[in-house]
Amino acid sequence: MKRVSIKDIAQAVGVSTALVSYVLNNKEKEARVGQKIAEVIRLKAKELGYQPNQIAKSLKTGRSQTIGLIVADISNPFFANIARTIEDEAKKYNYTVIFGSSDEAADKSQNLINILLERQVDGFIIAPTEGSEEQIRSLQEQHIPFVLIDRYFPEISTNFVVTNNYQASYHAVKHLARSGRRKIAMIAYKSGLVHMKEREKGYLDALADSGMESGQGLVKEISYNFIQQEVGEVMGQLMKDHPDIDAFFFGSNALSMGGLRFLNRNNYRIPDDVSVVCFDESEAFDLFYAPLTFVNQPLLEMGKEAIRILAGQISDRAAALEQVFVDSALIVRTDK
Amino acid sequence: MKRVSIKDIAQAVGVSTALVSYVLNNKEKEARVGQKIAEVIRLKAKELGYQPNQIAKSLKTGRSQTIGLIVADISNPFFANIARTIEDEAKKYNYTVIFGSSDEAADKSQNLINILLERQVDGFIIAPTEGSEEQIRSLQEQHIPFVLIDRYFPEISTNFVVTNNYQASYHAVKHLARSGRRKIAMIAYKSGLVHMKEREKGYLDALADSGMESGQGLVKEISYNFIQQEVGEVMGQLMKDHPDIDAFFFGSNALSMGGLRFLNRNNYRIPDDVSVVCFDESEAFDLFYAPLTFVNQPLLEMGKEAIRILAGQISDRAAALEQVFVDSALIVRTDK
DNA sequence: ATTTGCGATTTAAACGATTAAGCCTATATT
DNA sequence: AATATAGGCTTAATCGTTTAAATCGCAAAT
Repeated sequence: MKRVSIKDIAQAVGVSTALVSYVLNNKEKEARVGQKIAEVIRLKAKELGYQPNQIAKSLKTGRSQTIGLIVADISNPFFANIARTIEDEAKKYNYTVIFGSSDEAADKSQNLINILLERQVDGFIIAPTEGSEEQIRSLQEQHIPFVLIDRYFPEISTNFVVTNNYQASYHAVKHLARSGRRKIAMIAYKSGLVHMKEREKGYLDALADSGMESGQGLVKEISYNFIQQEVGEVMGQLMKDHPDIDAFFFGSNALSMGGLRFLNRNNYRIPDDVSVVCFDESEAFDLFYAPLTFVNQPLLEMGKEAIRILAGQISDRAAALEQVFVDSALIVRTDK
Repeated sequence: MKRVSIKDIAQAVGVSTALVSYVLNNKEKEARVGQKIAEVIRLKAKELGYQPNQIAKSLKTGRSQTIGLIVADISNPFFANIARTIEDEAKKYNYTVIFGSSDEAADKSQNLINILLERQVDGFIIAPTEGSEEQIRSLQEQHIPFVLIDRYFPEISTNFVVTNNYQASYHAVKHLARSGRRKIAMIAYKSGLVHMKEREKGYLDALADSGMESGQGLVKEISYNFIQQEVGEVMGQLMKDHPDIDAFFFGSNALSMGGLRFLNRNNYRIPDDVSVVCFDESEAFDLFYAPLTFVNQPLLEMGKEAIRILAGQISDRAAALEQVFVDSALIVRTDK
């Protein structure tokens, strides 16, 4: 029950494998293949149910038509949605995607990169973890095409597609200020990565520009691995130290979930006791008793851009770097 | 800047590629390779930063160490979570996973299968769509290892890992009955697939066993592609026709989300106006004002089993079929 | 009549590995 | 001394493709 190869077709038709290859790759013109024999070959291929062996093809051509997608966690809705857009876009360019979750750990990320390199992926789309700078540099040195997504390293010039974290945060917090909040806390997660730093900076600057006291003591950072536990403790402490906090800005979807859960459990009413703005969307917001304002990231656009840039780099390694900042919109929800 | 191959190592050390291959694959014993030269080879490989070319390896061995995962939609939290467990489990068996979303469409599913076959995946894990029976049969005829997940076809004997849909539904609805609900409606989605049929059957039987009138008129089916629109219309109509409905049983996570949104929008209070039980979990439930009872599917176990079975089939194509029903538990939430 | 050119096809090397089989040499066995 | 055995290594075929180069008629041009 061997699969049928180009050789089988060649034998069945009585020609060389070269001819079959030319025809099946639509290179008849360039290779000057006869019209009638081309038809015969095509027919026979269909008849035998030929399916090209992409592995053999890859070995010969040096292109696997595969891209590696490395995210923090595919089960996180943000990344799952990104993955979906990337899947769809990749298909348009005839790429297939292999994914892996790094859990924000540099060693896992390195491990994934290695595995994917061994599989000869043509390029990567990576949401880089903290401490993965060297991995990224190494990809560059090896001239492996890649596009960073969601985060990037300012000190390394690479392709990337990220949201305008600073502005988005700034506007989000400004919105809270404008609606009369005077003591706004932020829950971020502990990370040296710019995306989080920028969100914090946007928050701080918005406070300053709104004539509020510095938010330094009001930004709390949570460890990625213990979000659900820590967020409660941290917010509890915050509220104890600053009973006059009247708003929270959550820096990611997971933080929002944890934070809102805490507020529910402790019977803080939104927006009467505290207002809330979340960075990133969640379908859970729809079920919340209060309308929630959030920063909406254009996932589809991010996926599209990432693939477009990556495809460009793959087909032309000398292509210019592209650094795309997409605009996230603040979706203001006040009434039902 | 070519990548280094086994040939480069062989040349650098001054031996044949065969020797290098034996050493790097830890076949020194069987191949009686000398101790010292083995060390030299290993060192040189490290020094040159050798990374095996899995593509070449695959071509020769006929094993790609890759599995194809086909789900309805990777952005759906249920499948995203499944994907994560499968990723982790697959890694333990040294497999890498390529995924694709079928959108419950048989043609897309077929297309994905073809693409993955061309890529020589060693096996599949598939959440089959309605109407994909022939595709599944065809895989069988080609002796391609696969495991169905979440759904299966009773008339085709295949490996599968599914939850005990009937029982889970039955218990869920029984629970509603026991807590005093007398008119329970179910929102399902339109599908000939057994998983949904079984959920409906469990619902109907639970009603009958609880001495309620037949639920026939109270099961409504929604098209997969228009869940969010239709669910509102359908539930609105239901409530109009049967103002005495006092509970809803939602057949999937997407249906639950849509349904709860509808109830919120129309100011039905839970559980005072109507009670609700959802099939499948959602992190959104945590933010809902009322505690929600739901059917919890053991995703980790499902992923583990699927990979275990698949790996078994790959290494021994004559392995016996395995049909696993995992137990979903009803998580009853009454108080905060 | 010879060359040129062109269309149609084949040849064969290559991609990077794996692996059965063969070839030495040196030591052990009889 | 002759033979067997084992250890250490190489040879070469192979996996299924792609593709540059070679080949081969045959008609047109000189």
